[in-house]
Amino acid sequence: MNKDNIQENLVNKGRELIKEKGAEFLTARKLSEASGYSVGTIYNQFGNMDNFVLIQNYLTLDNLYARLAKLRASGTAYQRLNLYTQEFIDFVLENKNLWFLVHNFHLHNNNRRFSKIYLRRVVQITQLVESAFKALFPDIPLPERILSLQVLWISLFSLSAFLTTDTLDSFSKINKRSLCELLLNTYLAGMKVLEKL
Amino acid sequence: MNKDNIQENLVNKGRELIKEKGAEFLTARKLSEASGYSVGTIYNQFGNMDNFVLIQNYLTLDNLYARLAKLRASGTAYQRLNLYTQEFIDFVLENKNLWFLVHNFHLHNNNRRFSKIYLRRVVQITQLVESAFKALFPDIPLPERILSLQVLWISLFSLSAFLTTDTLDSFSKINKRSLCELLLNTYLAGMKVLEKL
DNA sequence: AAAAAAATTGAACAGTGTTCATTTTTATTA
DNA sequence: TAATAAAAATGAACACTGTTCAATTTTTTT
Repeated sequence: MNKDNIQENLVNKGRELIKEKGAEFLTARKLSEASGYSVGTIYNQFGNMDNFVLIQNYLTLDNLYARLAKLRASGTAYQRLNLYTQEFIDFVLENKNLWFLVHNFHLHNNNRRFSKIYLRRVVQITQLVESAFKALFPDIPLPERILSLQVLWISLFSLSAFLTTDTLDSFSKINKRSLCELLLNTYLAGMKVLEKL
Repeated sequence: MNKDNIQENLVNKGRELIKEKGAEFLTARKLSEASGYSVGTIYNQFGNMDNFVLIQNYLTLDNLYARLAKLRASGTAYQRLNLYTQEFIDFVLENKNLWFLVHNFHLHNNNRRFSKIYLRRVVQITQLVESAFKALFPDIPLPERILSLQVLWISLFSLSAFLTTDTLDSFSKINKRSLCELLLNTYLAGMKVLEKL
């Protein structure tokens, strides 16, 4: 066990714990027991648990980007947007616990460093979608197109928080995939109309 | 100080604390100090802190419904949907800390009682919107109309979580009100198109 | 006024994040 | 290689969290 790999070992072990037991299970002591490193070592490596979660979250965003980027050259712009959405849903459903943590981290976090570290990853993903948007809505000027894109992306992103829990199950019988796809396609149809005006 | 009002006093005092200091500040001991009742009394009254938060949250949903219900008879169906949305945003921005708690409660909550208690309030609000939807999209059959309505309402609801924090500020310069209104109107435009197909 | 019932209390328990003097390990020097 | 210096790892201890429940206080009934 190479000593330089402490960070890596802790991150990997922590990721396992989150995936298997849920985000609530990730505490300094449980991570300590599971990894074999002392609580103090965790703090030497990460400063505090918020930073540890931060690392987990941008790893998650990196993984999501990698999945979406594979679809970069698939189909028409319209098909691609649907593929992106489906892949996004699949990713979230396959990684419920990790994605839950992405959404619910800001609870413990006081400072604002949060956004800065996430930003690059979120922007990367946005750029994938923008490329499809450009092809699909050539007549919408860039500033407005960016705006519409951000609204759609933020909507799907915030909606995805509810894909990780069964909170909505008693409210609507709608399938989670259909929910996102209906939002996407209705929104795109609306954009097509508003483009013509 | 009437003894029968312990619950009420605690709920009111707790609500003040949440509004002023934020949801994170609401702990059994802080509520105890602020209210003058002992920690044990809080537990006698509410069983646990989750139930206390539960009460706070359905009060918040009741308040929201009351605000929206006032607009029941205003303008055209289309105007009314925009009014509802604006009022919703106003309410959320005026009650950021309370609304934050509505969204982030499920963290501590293991059982599912949550959904049941909230459900009636959320359905009430949905019915307001459905009434406007019925007038606006007479040609969409009821089952599909309900579906579209739920998708829109869930989207705005989940989006509203980000109105209570500045998480999005570094991602998009878009005004929070514009964000919601653009989502609403693009979505409605899309529905109008899809209605004709 | 005495006895019974009910309500209130807060110290104590197990858990959380976090710190930091002490110990152990590693690297450097003689 | 042995002694010394530097670095890294440790876990008991602190302040906080939700929660419990025997002991106390208050209220009601007799």
